[in-house]
Amino acid sequence: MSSGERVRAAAVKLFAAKGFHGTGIRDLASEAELSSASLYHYMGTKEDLLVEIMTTALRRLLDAAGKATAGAVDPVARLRSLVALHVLAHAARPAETRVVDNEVDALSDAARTRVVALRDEYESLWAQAISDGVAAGVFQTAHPAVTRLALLEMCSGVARWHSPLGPLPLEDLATHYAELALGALGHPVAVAVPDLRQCLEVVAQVWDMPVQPGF
Amino acid sequence: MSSGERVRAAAVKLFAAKGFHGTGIRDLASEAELSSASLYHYMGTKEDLLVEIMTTALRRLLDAAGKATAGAVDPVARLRSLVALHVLAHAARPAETRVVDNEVDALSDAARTRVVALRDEYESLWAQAISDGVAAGVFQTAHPAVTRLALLEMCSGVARWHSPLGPLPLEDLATHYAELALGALGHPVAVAVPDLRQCLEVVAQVWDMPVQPGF
Amino acid sequence: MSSGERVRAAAVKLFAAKGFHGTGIRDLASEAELSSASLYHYMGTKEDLLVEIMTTALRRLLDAAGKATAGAVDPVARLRSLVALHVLAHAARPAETRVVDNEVDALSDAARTRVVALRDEYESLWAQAISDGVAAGVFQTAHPAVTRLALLEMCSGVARWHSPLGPLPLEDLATHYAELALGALGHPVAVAVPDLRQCLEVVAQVWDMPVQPGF
Amino acid sequence: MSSGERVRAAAVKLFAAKGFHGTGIRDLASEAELSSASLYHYMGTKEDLLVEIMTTALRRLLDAAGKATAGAVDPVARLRSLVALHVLAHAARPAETRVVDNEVDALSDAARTRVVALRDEYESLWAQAISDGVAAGVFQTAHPAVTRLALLEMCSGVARWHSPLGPLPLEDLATHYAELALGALGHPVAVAVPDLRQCLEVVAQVWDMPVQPGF
DNA sequence: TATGAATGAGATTTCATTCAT
DNA sequence: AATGAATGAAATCTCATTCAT
Repeated sequence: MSSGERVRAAAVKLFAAKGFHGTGIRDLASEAELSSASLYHYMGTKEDLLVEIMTTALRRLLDAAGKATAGAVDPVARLRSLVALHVLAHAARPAETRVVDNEVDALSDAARTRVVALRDEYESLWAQAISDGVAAGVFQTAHPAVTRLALLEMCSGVARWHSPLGPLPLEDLATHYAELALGALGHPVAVAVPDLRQCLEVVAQVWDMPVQPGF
Repeated sequence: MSSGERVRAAAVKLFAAKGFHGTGIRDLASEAELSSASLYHYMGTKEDLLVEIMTTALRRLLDAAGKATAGAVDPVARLRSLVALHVLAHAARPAETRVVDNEVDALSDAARTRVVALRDEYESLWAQAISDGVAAGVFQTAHPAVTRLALLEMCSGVARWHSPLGPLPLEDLATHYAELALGALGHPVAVAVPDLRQCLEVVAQVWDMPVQPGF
Repeated sequence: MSSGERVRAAAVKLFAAKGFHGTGIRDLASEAELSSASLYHYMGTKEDLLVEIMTTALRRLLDAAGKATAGAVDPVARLRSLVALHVLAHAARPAETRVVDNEVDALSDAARTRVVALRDEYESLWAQAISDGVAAGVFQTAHPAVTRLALLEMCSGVARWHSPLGPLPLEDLATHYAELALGALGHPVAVAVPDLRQCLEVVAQVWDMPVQPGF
Repeated sequence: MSSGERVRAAAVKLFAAKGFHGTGIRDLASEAELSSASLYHYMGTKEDLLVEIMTTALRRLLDAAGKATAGAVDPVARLRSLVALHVLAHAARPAETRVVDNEVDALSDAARTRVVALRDEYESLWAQAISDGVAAGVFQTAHPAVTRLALLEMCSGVARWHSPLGPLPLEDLATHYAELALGALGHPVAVAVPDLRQCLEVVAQVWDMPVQPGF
């Protein structure tokens, strides 16, 4: 791993573990095994580093969601894919996703505007799937916008507690969350999740991870 | 509001908005309209303030949950109460609850141990309600522990997005979340939520808030 | 001398001796006999300190020039007063005036605009005296604007080399410069400088200095 | 222009514009369109660069003054040449001359000693011309040393305000300053400045500039 | 000739905290 | 109860410089 990569990896790890404001430049330097002056060969300001991490993660999420739902007409299938993707991403990349979810307040106004725009673009895919399902009569929910936020928070929460050492394989985790979400939407439990394999592949591809049994 | 109360209120507000590490002692002082030296008449260290806020909020949550579920045998009713209570608390007191949910990492080891113990005690009430419901055959879930975490994250998320200015009255919000949770647990939608009034009263009492129409 | 005054005095001394960029915050602190953190009780940023020093000095110069020339009709008398005042100020307060003359480039754009406006206001008094003298036929100069700049630079230069330990009393210095200036303007040497005493008093008053024999 | 020349030119420009301490090695590098490491192929330390610039400029001034006054007996002619030369050099090479005039304080003790010695040698030519003129009765001045410093500051000031875009041709500027100086020295205005052409040529030769109409 | 990588020292400024009044 | 004064430690970031390539 090059020095530049080590800097970025250190930032992802530490911002996730201790927060942006809780992570000092010296923490980053020692984690990256560099002097603090040397960090600045590979980054702009500390905030630039944060912005880069957040926008990259959000773009990947968007990219993955686009790939997984492209061409799908069935709202149930789309929502199931979105949930599975989101859960897989948060379980497989908890650090990046925690940074995205927790550090928006640490951004300057200008950067926050850009990041929130990306996040809104991503969430609109969820909103569309839900409203399509409601329109098609396959989802029952009195307050679709509230439900969307509730499901997103539920799925994002995975990054806060999931451990790769836990007993549950990622496939089962994703399947379980898809069932929880469909249950919350008043939809009879899906008997099959035929697109889960595809979701795994999309996540692996977008995040540069090897596709391995059990991930 | 006394100076001491202003200090505490400032801390709750700013820790929620900018995080513990993102909030300086001078920020607290100006928000409390006091000099930074004067703060120290009303607090110990900055961390003491955080610990006090977190333990108070968790004790209130525990207290409320105890009151609302005391004597209830039906696991469905208990879970519904827990969800309603949790959502009401997070919607009505977003600042305190965000601090509890976000700032655990900022605690020293000793303090974190105590706070996490409280949180675990609270979560065990959820675990018990779910496992009782599964045992009683009224809940269907393949992974009760995962489901518990998923529902908790879903409900806690309310504090991250809910605005008191939004169109949805708190009663409806709580009801909606109870339905989402029961749906996720595979339970037919409850036709009545007869204990919601009680939940509102418990929350209002525990958090010293007036019970008013629409809260 | 209070701490705040010591900070300002340290800045004047060091900015004059080593330049703004050549003076570190630690230099200021040790000169003011304070820790570098304590400096910040008495100042904003280092640049704020510079701006305050420059604007104060320029306002005093303007104030003094206004007082010394108020009501004077004769352009020769006015110019003589301006020269004497300028020279006295630069000889008696070399540090402040050197900062004004040398550190304009160190200012940010916003601050420079304000400072230059003050300087221009001051210089316009010189321009007026010269053009009035030319119009009245008592001054001969082919390029009044160039002459003004030449005389100003000549007089400001005093702060760069004059030592209070030198043999020449300030009165004589001022008189000599007035003669140089009038000579350069093609005016027969003035036999009397009846307003010099007044100039001394104005300078002493505006700069809070005791009026003493030989200054 | 070779890289080495670009480095030197960058230093002259930036030291003049922002001061030695206000100019960073990175500023030099980007102005010279080189990496900061590459600078060190063409220079020693940053201070070496400053010393080289200052001594070169002073030697050129000395050289030019020597050439222009060599063999001249008339003190009036000598002083007129010195003034013209000085003004021409400061107007035509404002950057180099500003560095010489402003950055003496930035030098280390050893280097300052050498530079000041050169400056003193140069100024002694002025001192000699003035004292010769006083002895010959063609100059009237009560304090020759003060007058010398006053005239030098007046003439050096040109580099601080003169713009090549201004309306006044360099010849006229130099002539005007010569008249100012002679006026200040109590000498009747010279009707002719027959050596101005020679001064221009000397300056052009010493500073490697094309002699062009209007310079 | 040219530079990317690297750094110890130092820049300015803020940190949480104490204490005499 | 309240604060101005004060500070050691630490914050983020830049400095001039070196060196292997």
